[in-house]
Amino acid sequence: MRSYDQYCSIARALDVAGDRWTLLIARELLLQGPCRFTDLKRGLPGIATNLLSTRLKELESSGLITREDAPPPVATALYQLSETGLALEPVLRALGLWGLRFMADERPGDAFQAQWLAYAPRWFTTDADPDGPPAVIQLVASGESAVIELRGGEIHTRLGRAADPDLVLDGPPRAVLGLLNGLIDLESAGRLGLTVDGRRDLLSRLRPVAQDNALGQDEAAA
Amino acid sequence: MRSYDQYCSIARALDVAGDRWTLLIARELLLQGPCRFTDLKRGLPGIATNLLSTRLKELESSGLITREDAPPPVATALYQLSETGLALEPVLRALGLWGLRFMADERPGDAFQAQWLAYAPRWFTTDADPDGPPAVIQLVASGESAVIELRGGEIHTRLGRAADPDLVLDGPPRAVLGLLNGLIDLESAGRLGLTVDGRRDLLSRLRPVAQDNALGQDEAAA
DNA sequence: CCGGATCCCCAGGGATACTG
DNA sequence: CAGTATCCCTGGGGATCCGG
Repeated sequence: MRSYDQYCSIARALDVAGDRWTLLIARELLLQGPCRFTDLKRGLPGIATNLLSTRLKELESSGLITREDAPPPVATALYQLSETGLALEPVLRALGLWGLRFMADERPGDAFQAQWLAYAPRWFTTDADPDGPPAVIQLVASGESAVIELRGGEIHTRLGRAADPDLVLDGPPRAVLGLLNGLIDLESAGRLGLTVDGRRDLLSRLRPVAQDNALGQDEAAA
Repeated sequence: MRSYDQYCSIARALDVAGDRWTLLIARELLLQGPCRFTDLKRGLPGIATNLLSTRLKELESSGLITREDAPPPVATALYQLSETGLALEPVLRALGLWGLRFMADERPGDAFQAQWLAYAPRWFTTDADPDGPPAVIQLVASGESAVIELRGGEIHTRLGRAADPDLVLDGPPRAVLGLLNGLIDLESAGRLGLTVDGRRDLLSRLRPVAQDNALGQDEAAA
């Protein structure tokens, strides 16, 4: 990306990470850990291979990722975030929190993946009853599945299926994530095709983080 | 910007705000408040007028800013952030914090403005002695000046000059901001041309916020 | 099949001139 | 002052091709 040529840390951040696809590559590496080229390609539906290749080189040369040749059994290059790249997590979280407000509109063609199902509750909800008993919630959306584990006041998520979940939410992504993120209520989610199976009371434990000014304490003085 | 077509809040955020210049327009409106076209142009050195015009229309139509015809005395349109636009503040803060690490390299051609001098200490430093007496620090860099006011554990900044500052920092932007942000120490800042006048002890009250990941070693690879 | 490289085409961005 | 209009060029999208 052409530099903005401004001595401002926001502008310099965008000089490095403002290119198209760059932050999404960081998202995938952050959510998935070290990835092969093909893993990244799969996690970034719509990216052209040449562009992914270009970006990876740029990211490596600007120090956000490292490329290493994996040990013999794999025999393929692995890309992973450097310290600098990992430090983008707060940026991705802030961006993702802000972007929640746009998750309500339907866009039929959108791709969807399990890791995007998993990060949302981990980053954008808290356990309203941190001293409550451990619980397991199974999420299923568009064939992708993830598991939320409530334990010790912390929210963990992982991909895949749980053996014996306390609660199962199944439906289109908009219904599942819309409900979890507080964009829609249970009734609306039902109308969008959500099925809820098990201990519904657990839903009240997942509290969406305040969206107004979750990170910033702005006076709203304007 | 062409949509990423991914049902992920980060991708949707970038669909709306990921275009070139968009976040910098938000930065200016956030730092300066309501702006006329020319104010924005001045705050965004390097932007082409057609592009600014295009972006403003896009931002208005996506609900991030509002355009209103100012009252008679001014007789010109004012652009300002909507609630949605204001909510970008945490994103800009996170981005700016991350971008600090790139402020050390010199780039002689970079533009510089007073409002970028002001936001850095406000966002990225804390008062290490919150119960200490009020103090006023004058910053001057590249002809741009801003004032830091320490009071009640809070850090306020404003543009311009203070009548009787307790401390004056003057030098190239890289020296002033590098010192404040903890990128360089006082001695290095002096070598870069910083002059310090007044109560140097106040410097220890300005504590750069923790850069959670990787403030440590620059790889210095480049 | 994986990990890209090459090619072509078009949309988006940059610079500047011009107008209400 | 507040934009439009124009021209040019780069960068991104899409498909295909190639070496391992």
